[in-house]
Amino acid sequence: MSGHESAVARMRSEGYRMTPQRLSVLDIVANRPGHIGADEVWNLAKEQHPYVDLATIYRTLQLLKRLGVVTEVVIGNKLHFELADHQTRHNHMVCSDCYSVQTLSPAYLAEFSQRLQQEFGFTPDLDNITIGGVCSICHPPG
Amino acid sequence: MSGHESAVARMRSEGYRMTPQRLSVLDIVANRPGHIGADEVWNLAKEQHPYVDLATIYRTLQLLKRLGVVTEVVIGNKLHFELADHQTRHNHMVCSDCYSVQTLSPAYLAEFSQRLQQEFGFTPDLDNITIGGVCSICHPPG
DNA sequence: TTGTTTATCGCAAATCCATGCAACAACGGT
DNA sequence: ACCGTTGTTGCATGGATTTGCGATAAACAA
Repeated sequence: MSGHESAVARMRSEGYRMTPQRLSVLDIVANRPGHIGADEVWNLAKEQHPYVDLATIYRTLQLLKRLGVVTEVVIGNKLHFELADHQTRHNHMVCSDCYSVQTLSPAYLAEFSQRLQQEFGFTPDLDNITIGGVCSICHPPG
Repeated sequence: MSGHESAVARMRSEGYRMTPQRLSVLDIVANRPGHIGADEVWNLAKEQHPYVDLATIYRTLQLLKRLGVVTEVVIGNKLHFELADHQTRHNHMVCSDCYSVQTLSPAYLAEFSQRLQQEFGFTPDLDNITIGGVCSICHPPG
């Protein structure tokens, strides 16, 4: 239902142990429409497992990121995460003034990514790239 | 000599006070061939001004970054800085496995940047973008 | 079900960076 | 050279994230 059963199966088959803490974090991120901060994940996780530690939340989120299950969005000085759904894959543009977030089709980065791969053998981590800058409201053309 | 006199003059004319601490940080970054970490800047700055605080180093580096005098490079979980020389402007590709750093001509990002500006009115901070990913050695094509 | 292995957890401490505030000092005016 | 304004600093503290380590509990075989 939540669309992350395959991720669980894959993790299990790769030798990772599916602990209640990990399942909880995955559920929380998967059921959140947009992105969610680590602290917020922690607060929600504690409702199910009162003793989970913040370090576990961070470690789990980093693991899920490495596995491509979630993507990371850098907002100000904090990290947010969201389910990496191939159907709705997108990047983020974050304004350094007002911290507003706009989504961006990965098509905009596709060619760039291919050139790095072909010319340098460098495989950029497209999914987790956050584009910083100034939005149109904070930086009018005038 | 060090190629940053114009930055000092500009900062002064914009109302910023050129304190010995700021001049020291600027000198250190300007005289370092590559990029340098904040802690390393601190150690070198203390040789000239034993009482400088790390917070001052961080604040100064952020100021210089905002002014476009230095650019930021994200290496692992640490920030590095280098003089923003228009002649040798470049971006960085950092391997998340071995933390090696390759430089990249900004030409690779120019078109991408223009599209974000034109289609979304979003002005990306090109200069300070670090491209994360896996280098050719850590991720062979085979 | 029980035991064994070892990945993972909780806890504490550490790291890196940011921020609030009173004392201080750079810079322009006199 | 002195003064006053106000941007900056040092210090202490706080926030976000990471890491070391002994205890715990998934996973799997018997």
